Amino acid sequence: MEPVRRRQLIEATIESIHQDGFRDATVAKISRRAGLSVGLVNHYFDGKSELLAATMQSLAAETMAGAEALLDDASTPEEQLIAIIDGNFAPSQRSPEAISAWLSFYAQVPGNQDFARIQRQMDETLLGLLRPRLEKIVAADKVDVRANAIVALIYGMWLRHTQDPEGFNLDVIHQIARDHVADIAAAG
Amino acid sequence: MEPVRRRQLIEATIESIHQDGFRDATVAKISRRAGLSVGLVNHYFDGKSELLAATMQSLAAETMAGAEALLDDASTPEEQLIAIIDGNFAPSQRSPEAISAWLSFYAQVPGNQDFARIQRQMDETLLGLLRPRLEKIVAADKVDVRANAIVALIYGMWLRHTQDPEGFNLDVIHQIARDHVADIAAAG
Amino acid sequence: MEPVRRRQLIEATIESIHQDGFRDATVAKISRRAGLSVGLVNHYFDGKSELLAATMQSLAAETMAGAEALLDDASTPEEQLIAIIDGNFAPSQRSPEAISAWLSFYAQVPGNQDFARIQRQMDETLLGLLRPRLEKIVAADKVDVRANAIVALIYGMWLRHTQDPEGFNLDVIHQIARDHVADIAAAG
Amino acid sequence: MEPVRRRQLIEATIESIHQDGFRDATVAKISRRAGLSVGLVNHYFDGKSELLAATMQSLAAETMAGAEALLDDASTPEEQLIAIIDGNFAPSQRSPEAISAWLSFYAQVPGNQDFARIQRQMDETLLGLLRPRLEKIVAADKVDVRANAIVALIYGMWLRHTQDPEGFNLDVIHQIARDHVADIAAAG
DNA sequence: GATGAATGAGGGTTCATTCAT
DNA sequence: TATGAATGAACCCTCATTCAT
Repeated sequence: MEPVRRRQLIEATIESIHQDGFRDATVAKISRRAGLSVGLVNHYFDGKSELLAATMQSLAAETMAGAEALLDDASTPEEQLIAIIDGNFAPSQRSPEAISAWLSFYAQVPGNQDFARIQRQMDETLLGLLRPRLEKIVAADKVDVRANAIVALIYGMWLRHTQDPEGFNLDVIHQIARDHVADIAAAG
Repeated sequence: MEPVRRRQLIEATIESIHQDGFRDATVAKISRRAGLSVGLVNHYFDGKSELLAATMQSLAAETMAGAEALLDDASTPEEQLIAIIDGNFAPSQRSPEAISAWLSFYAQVPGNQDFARIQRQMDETLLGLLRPRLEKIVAADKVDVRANAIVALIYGMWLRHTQDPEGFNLDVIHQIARDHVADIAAAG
Repeated sequence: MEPVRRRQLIEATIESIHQDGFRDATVAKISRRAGLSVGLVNHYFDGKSELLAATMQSLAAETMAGAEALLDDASTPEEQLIAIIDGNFAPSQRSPEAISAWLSFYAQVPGNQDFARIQRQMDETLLGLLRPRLEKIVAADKVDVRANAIVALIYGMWLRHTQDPEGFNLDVIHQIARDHVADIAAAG
Repeated sequence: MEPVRRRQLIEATIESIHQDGFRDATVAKISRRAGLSVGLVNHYFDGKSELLAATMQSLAAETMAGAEALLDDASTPEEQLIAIIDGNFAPSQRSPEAISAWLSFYAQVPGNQDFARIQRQMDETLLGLLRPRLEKIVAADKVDVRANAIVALIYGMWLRHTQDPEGFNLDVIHQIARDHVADIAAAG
């Protein structure tokens, strides 16, 4: 029962944060949305804090899954880099709700050790995916700064996509990704 | 008296958000930090919400001032673009507190009309600064997507800079900005 | 099965009150300590209140057993009175846990009819043990007040013993008991 | 304003504990009884725990005041000892509510450092009042045990008085006190 | 203009109790 | 007989807001 309930509550948390904002995502709203009672939250998650941390962890895992999912179809380093970027926005893996919730967590990072740790993990995982591909198309001493730039670009596109999902849509994102990778490859 | 008090409270709000986080920036803490009584907040700002909106507005204005400030010393379009990016992180205009606070506001955007409006204004202003310079170095049909990419890159670097001010410092930011602009110019 | 389960739960309740205090002796903790499920508490004891009442009743019975246990070895009225007092603290009958738990119940007496009734029973039983022996060594019109004084002394020593088991130990208690009985006998 | 409010809330706490018991003396009930809002409790007392500690402290101070109050009219050591005992029950100083509340605190002592400290203070103060008088009427090596016995007797009479204010009334208490002191003096 | 004492709705959390299994 | 997942009322506490001074 436990895995099911935990998943239910995490899903409800993501939706609630997207809908009401981080501040107004109360335990009562989350549990009601999950169709469960408030008591269950503390039964399965040792408090709201742990539920939030578990939710962020889950989002991180999903993001990484999304980033890796498109790698199989890509053969050249350039295509792989584009796939990693696109994967961060793949609808199958990353719903707009998820991205929106993620940003809320990001804003709490400075004052929350748990969130900061999870975020660092995700940064590292993403950098770890990017570096091997960059090594094949840019100079060795450029790999790090290029990787960091791509991570920043991804995060920035999350922000823009969250705020304006229509205007800053997946097409725009894909085009920016393609251009950016092409530029990098050209510069070497 | 009014402009002075409003400024005092806005400054205190920025510091408080940076120090305690958005959630824990209470009216009591903010007014104490400003050296004023809690009653004053509601006297000069129709409630906490308006104080927060005014604070975000102020941050937006400062950011734009920072982005424009370095333009004077730059002559070529490339240098101007780099200056605009760097300006978003210029310590004289954008304190770490300000960037940190800004992010907190950004996280509230999806569920807050006031914040969303201010954010859109800032996006437009930033795009308005970038487009004229891009028109001189890239193809006409590429201007928009390039501008949007730069905005995303700036926001993403805010995120990274907030989370890791030491590792992702102003030097890294400047290098990424230079590389990115050089790439764009080369691609045309 | 019933008597076994009830005894298990009563023992666990006493230990839990001693360990965690009356307030924090929750049904969950008690049942876990007893190695049983929470549902059993309500199965065998119509709710927590009844479990507590049964526990207090059990403590009262044990105390009386302790007070009587030492009577066999005592021959003179004085020795018997001392034995009754000592019996209230005899480790074999009255564990420190039991005394500690008893006090917690006593504190609830003013607002709890069930507890008050059990307490009155114990007072009467104790007085009933003391009076026959006092009749042999003090004037008839003094028996009652002397008996009440001894009961008060016993209860007071419980308090002191609970708070400071090291300093106010069984030796001190025995000495006070001996002196007190000797005084009474001397006064006549 | 602060001293007034604190006193109001302490009085209401004593009444509430007497009326509803320690467990059911909620912040809501206490503040309602005091004619104040719940927020005020946390404004003036940094939480319920501190309110309870302050209440116990207040009760301790009153008890000591009561014990000393009757000393002025007593001249001989015997009379002074009786006055000290009686003072613990003087209606002007120690209401039945106060004694009842005190017992509730006593029951919490084993699991509460703050309460334990206050209780130890009171024990010491009481012993400090008793010893000088006992030194004049009993052998030097008997002073300590006699003092401890009287303290236990007082506490025990509190218990009995709380449970049965009618039967175990001030007259009975006074008679027990007189007898006990007379016995001690006679034994020397 | 300025204060801060006072309010009370709403937050997270605990826990006795129920009930389907 | 026995379980423990599930419930929700009630707890303590926080904090934006009001208002008499």
